[in-house]
Amino acid sequence: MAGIERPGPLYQQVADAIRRGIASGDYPPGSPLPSEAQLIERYEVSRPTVRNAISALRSEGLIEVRHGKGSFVKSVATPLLTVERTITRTGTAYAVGSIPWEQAHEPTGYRTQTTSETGPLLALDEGEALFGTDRTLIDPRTGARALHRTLIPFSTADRVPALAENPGAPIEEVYGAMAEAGHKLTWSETVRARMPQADERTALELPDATPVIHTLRVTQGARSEPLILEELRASGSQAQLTYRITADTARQRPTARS
Amino acid sequence: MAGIERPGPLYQQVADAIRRGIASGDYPPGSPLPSEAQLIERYEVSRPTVRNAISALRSEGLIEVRHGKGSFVKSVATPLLTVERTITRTGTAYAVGSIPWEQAHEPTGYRTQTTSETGPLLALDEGEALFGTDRTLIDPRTGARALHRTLIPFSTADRVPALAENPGAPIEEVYGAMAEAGHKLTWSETVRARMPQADERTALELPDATPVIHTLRVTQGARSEPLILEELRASGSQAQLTYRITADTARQRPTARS
DNA sequence: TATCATTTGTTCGTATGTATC
DNA sequence: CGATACATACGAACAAATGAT
Repeated sequence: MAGIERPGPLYQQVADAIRRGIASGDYPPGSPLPSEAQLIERYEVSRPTVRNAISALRSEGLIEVRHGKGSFVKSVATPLLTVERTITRTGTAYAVGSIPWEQAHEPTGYRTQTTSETGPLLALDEGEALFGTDRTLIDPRTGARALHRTLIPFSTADRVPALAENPGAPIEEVYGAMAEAGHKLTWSETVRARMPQADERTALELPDATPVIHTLRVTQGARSEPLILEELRASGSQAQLTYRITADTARQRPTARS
Repeated sequence: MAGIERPGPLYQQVADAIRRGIASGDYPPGSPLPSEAQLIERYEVSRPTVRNAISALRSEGLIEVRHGKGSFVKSVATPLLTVERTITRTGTAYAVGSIPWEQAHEPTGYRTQTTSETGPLLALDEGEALFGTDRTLIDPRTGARALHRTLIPFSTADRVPALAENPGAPIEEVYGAMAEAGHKLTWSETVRARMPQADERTALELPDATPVIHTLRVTQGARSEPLILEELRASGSQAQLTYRITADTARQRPTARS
């Protein structure tokens, strides 16, 4: 029926036809695709071919398949949650972003050690002792989830009594405690994207073909020495991060030549 | 041979066995997995089952499959390219990041219009005229690619003659031209992650199961009015972005201008 | 250069299990 | 319960890419 005679694998031709149907609005967001049996009839191909085509669309994040129900076009205009990665200060009181997250449950505190990844960021050897606190955050409006982790080295807590007492305090209070202990704080943050691990997929309730956006934030003292490390993981399709950038005046001699 | 009798689908049991082999170091990064024929023999399952297992590992980003050659464990310690999203200023001269990108080819200039996505970011209606410039950037050390786009509204170029003359200039020069025209610049940037479109997959030379990290940077004038828009897209597995954050003292109340 | 064995890719067929309504 | 829909699993054949002969 539909003109499927162009080159390329059969299943890609079927996938192309469905892609066009989605793009043209024949299958609007949220609507079901024809069932496998119907696609077999319509394009006169076998079941494996149809399933291969569906599998391709799935891994592109175009559709979502629900066992026993059918395949559905994903809504492109996903309501995005914007996470402000800015920090404001009033005296020694800090405020982080502007989203009032809810906590899925009480934060989990534990003791752990630096790894090959976290060690260098904290300028510590591997195997140094850390306080860890994990939180599952939920945005009340969209239901979007995020995983937040705070890692506080013992060496940092030693110099800030309030931290040693309560390393699992909300992060604003952690910043405040460090500021009151005389630290002048700056932060540096790295962002990357990757496919989720199995446990992240369940914890963040991620659908198929959705990447995780993963940030590591290092809190630094006056001499740029790392004090604590935070980790935030969220659904790349649901959440976006925002940063404010101001031009640093280059008083140190510029190393870049162009 | 390997104890495969636990519950769950057969192909997942095979995938689990291979996952364990990767985790335990039996299959170190870069090394080939057994061929499909060998996996069929070892686990005594059919070819579709083996292929299903491999497909699962593939979509998790654990392995990479090359036609005619075999399946290979992806190197976990991918050499990451760090893209500094900071800006430094010396007088009216700006420097962006610290990576000396190479250009794959001459930048492509064109005229276009605001869309439903770019319009709001530039505080313009849909359909306003823009200068566009596209670049394909290549990091000479890692070969990692990135796509950069600059969008300059006519209304901005009108007030900065240097921009109207050469809207495709390097972005540092664009900043400099705006500064010399009397604008005091700040930037705000949003980051998100998603699966690539087919054209992005080829342009960025992305392997399977690698997300795209996508940033939108708005250059703002003294009254926070948007002046130009930049877009950067890069491989989420190869590239990571870094930001520096300093605490804003909260004397101004946050402008809810959205 | 051409051929061949190996390995993955595509496509058909068929049967049964499991989730949803 | 039954009808529909997707998930899993087996078997078989040929195509296409790769590397070595």
